[in-house]
Amino acid sequence: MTAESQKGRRASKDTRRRQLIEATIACIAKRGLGDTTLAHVSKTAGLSQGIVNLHFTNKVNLMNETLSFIRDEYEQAWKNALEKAGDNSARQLSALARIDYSATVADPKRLAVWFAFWGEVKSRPVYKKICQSRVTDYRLILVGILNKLIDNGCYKELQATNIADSMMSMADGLWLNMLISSHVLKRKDAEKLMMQYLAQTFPQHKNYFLDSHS
Amino acid sequence: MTAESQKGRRASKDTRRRQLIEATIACIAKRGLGDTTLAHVSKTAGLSQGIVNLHFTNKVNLMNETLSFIRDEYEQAWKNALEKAGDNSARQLSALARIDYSATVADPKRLAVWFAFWGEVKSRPVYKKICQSRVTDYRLILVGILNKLIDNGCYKELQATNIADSMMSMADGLWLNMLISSHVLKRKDAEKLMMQYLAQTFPQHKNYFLDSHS
Amino acid sequence: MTAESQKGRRASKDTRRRQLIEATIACIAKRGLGDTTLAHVSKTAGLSQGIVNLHFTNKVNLMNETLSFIRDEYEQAWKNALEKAGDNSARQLSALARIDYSATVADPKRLAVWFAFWGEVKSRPVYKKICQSRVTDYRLILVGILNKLIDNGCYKELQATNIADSMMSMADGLWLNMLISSHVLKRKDAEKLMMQYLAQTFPQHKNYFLDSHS
Amino acid sequence: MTAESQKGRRASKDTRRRQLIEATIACIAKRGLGDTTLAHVSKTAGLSQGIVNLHFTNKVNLMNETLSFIRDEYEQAWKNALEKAGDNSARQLSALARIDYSATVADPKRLAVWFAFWGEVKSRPVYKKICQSRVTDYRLILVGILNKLIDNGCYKELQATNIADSMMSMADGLWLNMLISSHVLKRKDAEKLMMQYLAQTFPQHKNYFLDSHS
DNA sequence: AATGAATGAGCTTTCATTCAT
DNA sequence: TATGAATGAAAGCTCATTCAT
Repeated sequence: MTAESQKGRRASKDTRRRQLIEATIACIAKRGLGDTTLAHVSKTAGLSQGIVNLHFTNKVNLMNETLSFIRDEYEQAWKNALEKAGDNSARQLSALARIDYSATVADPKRLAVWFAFWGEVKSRPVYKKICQSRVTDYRLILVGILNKLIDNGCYKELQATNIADSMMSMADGLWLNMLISSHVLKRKDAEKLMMQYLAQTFPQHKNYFLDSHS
Repeated sequence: MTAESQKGRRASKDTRRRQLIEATIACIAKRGLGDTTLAHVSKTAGLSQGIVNLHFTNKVNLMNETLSFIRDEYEQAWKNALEKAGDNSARQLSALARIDYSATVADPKRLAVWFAFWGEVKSRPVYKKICQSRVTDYRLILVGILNKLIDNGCYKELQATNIADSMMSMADGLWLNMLISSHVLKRKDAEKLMMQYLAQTFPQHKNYFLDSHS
Repeated sequence: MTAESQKGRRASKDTRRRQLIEATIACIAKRGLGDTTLAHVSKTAGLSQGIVNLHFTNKVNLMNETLSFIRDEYEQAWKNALEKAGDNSARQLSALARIDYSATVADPKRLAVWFAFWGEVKSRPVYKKICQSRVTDYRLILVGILNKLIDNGCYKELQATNIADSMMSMADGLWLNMLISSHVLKRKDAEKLMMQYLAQTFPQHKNYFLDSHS
Repeated sequence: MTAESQKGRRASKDTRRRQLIEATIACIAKRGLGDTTLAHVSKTAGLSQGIVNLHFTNKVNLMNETLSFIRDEYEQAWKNALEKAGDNSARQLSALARIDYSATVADPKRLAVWFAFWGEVKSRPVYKKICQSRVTDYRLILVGILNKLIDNGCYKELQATNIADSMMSMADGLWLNMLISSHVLKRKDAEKLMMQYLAQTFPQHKNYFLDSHS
């Protein structure tokens, strides 16, 4: 048995896990965390009853892995966006902020899943940890960019960490509004509000935020 | 033992309902929506198994009523705060914004309950409706205050509805941060960030937001 | 306190019991034995929750008393009918047979109750006993009448007990048909079938059974 | 252990359903409809708690299927008996009538189950329908046979439908007597009474009913 | 690796019964 | 005598998990 075939097998195993996690996301979005059963998940995945226990041992584990999965997905998204933004700090800030309202990140299903898990954070230390880990790297990078921007421009009175926390809070709150009032606040509206905040905070770089840099 | 005794075989219907709702809030905060059973609720209330069905018919109804209860509580809080603020728009804005970080409103248990229900909003139309109803009145009043402030001051370029949405989003996001990173972001910190946003948005009224008007 | 007032009190107590038994009959007819709860009974009687336990100690007792009540009612009915029939055996037989299809005895609610209890006879010795007691006297009297008729007429080959059992069986079966196919087999139809059986069995007394002696 | 093993983790769906229905019949006969719980049924079947819900979805469905099962069983029985009877109408009538007192049809458990369901007919439309369906075919066939017999013999004055209804009523009533007074009226006694009725109704074919054609 | 019948603990709900008023 | 809030045992049902195939 060659290394190749081994890899093929392992790949197929990963495919199953991925397939089940996607099914889990779909179920949570459709019926909420509390009403998502393993029967629903396996049926959605088009597989058999016991399949989740086979690949994830138990339900708790499946849920943890699902949360980790969307956290990783999110991280991938903003890191990609950042890479494409080049070296300019204002451009980086814009890219980082905008990614939260892109079709893939602000996908209704994803939002529903984030809030489903946030709803249990208080009572589930594991969820709390994973949710915290979502923002640690992000916040570090964001503060770094903000500091550069503050230094380059003449925003001596601003505090990078404060702005970072305000931005991140506003971003999460906009997601909540998109979830609860999806018919009123759409992705583009939310993005505009965020960009207005940045434009107001960094008036010298206004044009980076107000022009349509999709 | 008072006439409004919390225990024993006799109590007014409202007392019992209130008592059970408080127990429900405590349970949701402690173990999450999904792991809150009627046995937990009745035990927490110091009453018997069947008591919830007696007073709320079924679990679904208990949950709806619990959510409605904290929404009413929230409404009461900001309306009270507004009344005390007098006629000055900036003072009103400050009061309205600050109430979200008061000990009673930003009570950890209450926050946990809000997020627990928000987590199910996508899959439960009733929760969605109640959560939406929480902000309709609030937003109307807030926009009114903002418009007055914009007219009085020289903030011609500002749009009241945009600021209202940004404020409300930031507020919710700060709540999430207080929930997830309670050890880092405390009530006072969150309030400070919100006040900074207001000070930055309405620089002429800066002093209304930055001085400590607890 | 006079004997009179004592009697008044006792009478009122009996009224309550009667009222509750009637409510029980109505409930059993409406929802069956299995779905009849004490809450239904007391509500139907327009009284409070605990009233049945007050007057009948417990549910089992209420049911036994209800069954005994309709048995007594039935006994009263055929004894009255017999008394009115006079001394003629054929006339007595006719009266006895016809009473089963009178409006009061073959009342749909009563039929439903009889079958409800018969349905539990196998597993409830008390019901069995009461149901048996319904027919012991009846059968004795019936056999007596039949013997007289056999002696008077020239029915030497007939066996009174056999005819009694056949008659009683047919009567119960007609009740079942009236219960199950109430739209097809009405009281008068059932009565006609029974009378035909008697006319055929006692051809010399045909006219006692076929004329309309309502 | 055969392929159609009654126990163990694997058995065909039909085997399990049949096994559970038999257990249900046994429970109803033993404790009545009202006191038959799913725990009793599954325990009687030697299986686990949730097994009924797995195979019948819910209790109501199990009961409906159980009733349908004994109705089918009954139909099978009289159709078989009829087939064996050959072409002679009197012989057919005798066979059809006698089957009600055969060991398999007039099995005490079966009788108890019939009466248990009849007891709920008034309040359960589904039971009513199934119970009605038990006799529709039967009555048609019976009337057909009676008509032939009436034509062949000289029973011009008889009405086939009347006789059919009388026969069927008497049969059901005899079942009730066997249920309530099992120690007095045995299967053979009941059969004799029914045969006497037929002999009396069709005197020219007397010998078909009175001789012992088991 | 995958299936799905079977399990059984635990949930919501019902309801006969109790008891303070 | 009568009420009805409260109780708690027991019911039906769900569902994560197991395991023979």
